[in-house]
Amino acid sequence: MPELPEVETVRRGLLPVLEGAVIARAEVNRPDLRWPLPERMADRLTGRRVTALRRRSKYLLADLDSGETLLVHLGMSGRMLISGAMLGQFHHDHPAPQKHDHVVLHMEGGARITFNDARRFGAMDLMPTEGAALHPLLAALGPEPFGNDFNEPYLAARLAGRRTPIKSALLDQRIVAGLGNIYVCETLYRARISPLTLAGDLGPKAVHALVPLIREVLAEAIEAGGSSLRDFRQANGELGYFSKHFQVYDREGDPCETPGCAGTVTRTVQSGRSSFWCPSCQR
DNA sequence: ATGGGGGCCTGCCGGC
DNA sequence: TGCCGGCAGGCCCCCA
Repeated sequence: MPELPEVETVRRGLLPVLEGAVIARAEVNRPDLRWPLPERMADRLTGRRVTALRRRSKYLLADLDSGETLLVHLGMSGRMLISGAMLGQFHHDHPAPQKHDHVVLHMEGGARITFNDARRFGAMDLMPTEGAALHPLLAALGPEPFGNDFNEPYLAARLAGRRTPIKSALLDQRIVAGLGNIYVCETLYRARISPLTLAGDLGPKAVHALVPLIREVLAEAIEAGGSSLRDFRQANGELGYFSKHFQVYDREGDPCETPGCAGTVTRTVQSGRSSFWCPSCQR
């Protein structure tokens, strides 16, 4: 599910329940996700107040009053389900426990946050808040797409000379952090760039177009997530709200939406991942 | 250094 | 109905 917009939506959904609140009890139902969970995780969470809930790329970072930070990655299928809390005018009752409820945070006041992850590609870790950015999973990440460090000269420099397709380059979290398969496909469609084009072969105009379009696509997806949060149809941040806006992703065989283009959305496998694109208007 | 492919897991969907 | 192959939004690791 989760690329940057989904993780940001989850963060915003969790904020009212988590930030400033105390973890009364942490329930850890298995020793590992993708990797072993940190030593004594339940003990290190119990009684701790969450002082801030941040996001870096696709990672959630919950700062605790113990001086540690809880890192959470949702992998492919991870979800954060909120229950036992008032969200707007709706109260979400506790559901029956589900298969793959791996970690449950029982908050003071009765709210619960349940981390459910069927495929278990997700991860959690605890580390000192000071220097959290040096965590092995975070240290090599490129700039945030909305940050000042992500700009046209930077991107041009990172793409120059690269013999990898632009599709792969934009999925490379060291170049820009937070994009996944969906939003790379959507961005390249809007930029009218073929996913097969080698990154180093892009002209200055193409590179020029990419920075604002990446931001535009991500901002629209966050806004769509935010609007469904306001409606409380998607308090858990599940995908679905933006999917109706996809112009190419998962739309193989559909007519291209570009006005005047008679092309058909095509699926091409690149390094094992599906690229959806219009061969007529993406060059 | 760089680029490509395998593998980790489970669930779902379509075809037979 | 059941079985099987293919597919899934991520990312680390190994190999050439």
